[in-house]
Amino acid sequence: MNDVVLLGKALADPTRVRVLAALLRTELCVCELADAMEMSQSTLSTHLQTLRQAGVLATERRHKWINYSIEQGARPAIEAVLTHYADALKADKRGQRDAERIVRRLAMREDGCCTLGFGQLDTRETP
Amino acid sequence: MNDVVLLGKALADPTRVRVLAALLRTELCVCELADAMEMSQSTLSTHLQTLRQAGVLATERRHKWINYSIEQGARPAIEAVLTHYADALKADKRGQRDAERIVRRLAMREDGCCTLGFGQLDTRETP
DNA sequence: GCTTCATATCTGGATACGACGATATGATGG
DNA sequence: CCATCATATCGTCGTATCCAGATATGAAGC
Repeated sequence: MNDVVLLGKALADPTRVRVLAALLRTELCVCELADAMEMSQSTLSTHLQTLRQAGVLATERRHKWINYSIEQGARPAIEAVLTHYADALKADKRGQRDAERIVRRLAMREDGCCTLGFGQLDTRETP
Repeated sequence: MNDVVLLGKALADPTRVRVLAALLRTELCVCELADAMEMSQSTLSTHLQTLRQAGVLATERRHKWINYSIEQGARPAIEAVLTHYADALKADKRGQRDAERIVRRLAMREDGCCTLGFGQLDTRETP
């Protein structure tokens, strides 16, 4: 019962749905999400905590960043819901913009994370 | 996107989850739900409107009562979520009590609906 | 140890939500 | 028509949620 309500709350906010849609495709850190969605880091962080406490997100530290991803156990339920509304989601402009920005962001990962990663030579995957 | 959020809001409140769990088993009218869940009729009615506007409930007038049921199109998504948490739902005491009271209530349908249906000879199914 | 940077938490103000009594609506049946 | 009964809506009040700026935590790297 309570688990269902938590999943419901996870899905009951457009920002969180955008986060889940993005993380279904690839895991991301907070600043990448905040940047792609053009919202403050604190707002995104709070939403991510909500989702984590709802049991739908997992975290893993990777070098300086904390990557968020869909918790494996919750993936079936989330995919079931989101694919059920796949058409509506594909048609959503915010989701499209998110996806574009995320792709651009991922292409820059070798230069570091976040907006001021000039000249940092360390790559994302090799600490 | 918005559809997902509406489904989320539908699931984001324990009262509404109880309603959905009950309606997955059998369609019911407002007063039966209010009685089974021991909440005021106005509260239940409001939740049912929320669920209806989220596109997950259908209504059908039957004699003097309005029966609420799961909208066919939304049934797969709802069943997917609720069966995913079937164990937690079965263990929930409120859900159990709801089910018991509903069964008792349904057995009384021939005597009419609601708490003061003494002596009404009309049955529920044959107006 | 001291910076730096990514993330988390606190703060406050605006908005939304949940419960319920009181009241309105609208179909039913005499 | 008028009364009755099931359901819907309104008004209110307390609580929860959302957002973003300010601040705190805590790992990384010199």
